[in-house]
Amino acid sequence: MAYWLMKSEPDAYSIDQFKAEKKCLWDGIRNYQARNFMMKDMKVGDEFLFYHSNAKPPGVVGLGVINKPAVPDPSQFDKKSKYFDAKSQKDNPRWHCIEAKFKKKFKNMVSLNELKEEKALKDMVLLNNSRLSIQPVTEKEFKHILNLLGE
DNA sequence: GCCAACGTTGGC
DNA sequence: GCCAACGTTGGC
Repeated sequence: MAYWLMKSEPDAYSIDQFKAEKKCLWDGIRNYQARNFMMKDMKVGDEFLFYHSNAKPPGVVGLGVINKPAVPDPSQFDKKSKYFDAKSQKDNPRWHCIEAKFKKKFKNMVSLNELKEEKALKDMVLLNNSRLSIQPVTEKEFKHILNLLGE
């Protein structure tokens, strides 16, 4: 089983919306590295840290589970969507996304600043390539963060 | 709102 | 295939 970190801006899609909906399609990803993780590497049952980016403060706010393998992202064919991609063809879709299931909202989040203070987390992708919106997390890192939270 | 870091596009 | 120009992400 693998672990992941997935970012969302709370203004666009927050942990509270995720909690209310229980499930969501992780659409709108337009970065090949992030897409490839969803298409090729994620397995149903993998867990992920739900991260609020562009938030005050940014940080890890909850947990989700991969619920279904990647399917073509419907928003790429939707002309009204801001994620519409004119270069993507129906018979050869460019963008794929997984379905996620809500698992938990933490009572207390862990802020980015708190993560930066942890020596054990210094190699986390989050702290070294801050732009990647979907990233792998090692089991050690994942458990370390849950420990910080007392979860 | 600024800007550093990085990804993508497109001319050559 | 290089690289300049441009767009986006995301912390501050």
